Amino acid sequence: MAKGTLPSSGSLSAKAPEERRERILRATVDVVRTRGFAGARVSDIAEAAGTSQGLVLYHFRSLAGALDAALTLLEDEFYDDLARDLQEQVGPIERLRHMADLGAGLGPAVGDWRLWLELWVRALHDPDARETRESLDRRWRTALREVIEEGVAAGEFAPSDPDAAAIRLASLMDGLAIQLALEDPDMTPERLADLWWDAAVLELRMPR
Amino acid sequence: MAKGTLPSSGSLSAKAPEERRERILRATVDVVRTRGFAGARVSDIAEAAGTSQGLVLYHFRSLAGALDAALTLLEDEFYDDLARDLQEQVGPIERLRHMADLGAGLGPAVGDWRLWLELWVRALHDPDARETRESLDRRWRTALREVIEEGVAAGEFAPSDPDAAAIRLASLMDGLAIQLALEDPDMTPERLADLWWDAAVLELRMPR
DNA sequence: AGGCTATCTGAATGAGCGTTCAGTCCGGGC
DNA sequence: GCCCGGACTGAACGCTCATTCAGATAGCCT
Repeated sequence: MAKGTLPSSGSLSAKAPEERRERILRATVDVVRTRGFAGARVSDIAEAAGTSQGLVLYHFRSLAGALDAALTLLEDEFYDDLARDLQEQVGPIERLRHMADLGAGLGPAVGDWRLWLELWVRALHDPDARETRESLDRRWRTALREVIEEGVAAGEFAPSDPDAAAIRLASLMDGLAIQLALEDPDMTPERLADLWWDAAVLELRMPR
Repeated sequence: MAKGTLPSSGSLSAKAPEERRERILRATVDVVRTRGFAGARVSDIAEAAGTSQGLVLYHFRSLAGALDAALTLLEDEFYDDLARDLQEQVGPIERLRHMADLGAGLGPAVGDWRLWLELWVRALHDPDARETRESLDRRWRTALREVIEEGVAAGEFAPSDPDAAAIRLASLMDGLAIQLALEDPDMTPERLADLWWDAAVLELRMPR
C-alpha cells in the first residue's frame, strides 16, 4: 500500500498520510503497552507519534477507534510472525522448542505478555477485544496442536491425549507468562522456557 | 467485629458505621468484579452500596482508597478461606483434588477469576496491587507445595522435581482459569478441574 | 494561476467524574 | 433540655480529557 508518489521533503504536512497513520498506530500500541488500555490518552498517542491530537482523531474516528485499529494490527502481525517463525524451523522438536522461546520472549516479537494481559482484561468488557483474543488464542493453540500431531506422526511424541496436551501446554504458557509479565522475582525468560519444555517432555512422552 | 450496641431501627444514619463501611467495601468488590478497576466509579459504588457518594469518600479517603481497601479485604478473605477449606480435607490426594475444585470455582468462594485478571493488570501499573497479587500467589503456591510435599512424604506422589511441579501446576491453573474467566466457549469449570487433575497425575507420577 | 480537497493543527467546547463543602440528623454526655 | 461531634447527604467545584471546529498548508487537476 505504499504511495507511489513520494516527493521531496520530510513530513510537515499532507505528504504521506499512510505512513503517518501507521506511525500513529505503532504509537498507540506503544502507549497501550506502557500505560495500558485504561490509561491510554489521545494526548499520549499524539505525543508518542509526534503529531497533534487532532490528527489521531482525524485518521481514526475516536480514541476507541484507534485502540481497535491497534488491536487488529496486533492480530495481523501475530499471525504473520507466527507463521513465518515456525516455517523457519524443521521438524516437530525444533518447532516445539522454538515455541518455548517465542513464549518466553526470547525469539523475535510475538510474545509481548504485558500487552496480552491488557488484551485479556479488555476482553472481559469489550466484545471486540474478546473476539480478537479468542482468535489469537485459537491460532496459537492450533499451531501447537499441529506441531504435536506432526510429532506424533513422526513417532517423536506419544501423548496419551493430544488435544488435552495441547490445551494444557498452551495454558501453562499463559500461566507462566503472567509471572513474567508481572516481573515476579522468581521468573525469567530462560526459566519459563525450561519449565515449559520440561512439561512438554512430560506431556508428550518424548524419548529421553 | 459487630458493634455491641445495635439499637432499634434500620439504617437511616449514624447508626452502625462499621456495618455501612463493610457494605461499601463489599459493593466496591462487586463493582470491580463487573466493571473492572478501570471502570469503577464512586457513583457505582455508592449506588451498589445504597448510600451517597459522599459517604464512600467519608469512610475511605478517595476512590483509590476504597479500591485499596477492597484489595486487602480480598487478600484477607482469600487467606482465611484457603486455610479453612484445606483443613477440612484429609490426606494429600483429597487436598489436591479439592484445590482443583477451588480453582475451578466449584468449591466455595476463593476463585473469582475475573477479579484475579483485574488484579493482575492493575499490578502492572500499581505497586500496591503488585504486592497484593504477589502475596496471594505466593500463598497459593505455598499451599500447593505443602500438599505435594505431604504427598511425597506419604509415598503418594513421586514428582521428579517437586518445586518445578508446584510452579507448573500453579501456573497451569492460572492459564486454564483465564479461559474460564473469559468464557472461552470450550472451557468449563468441570473441564478445567479435569485437565488440571490429569496434569497433576502426570507431574506427580501418581499411581493410577 | 486558481481553486479544490485531503491532510494537519491548536484552541475551544463540553461532558464526566473525583473531591470538597455546607449543612442535616441523631445519639450521648452534661 | 442542651450541646457536641460523628455519620451522612446532595449540591457545587474544578479538573481532565475526548471530541469538535475553524482555519492553515500543500499537492493536484484544469
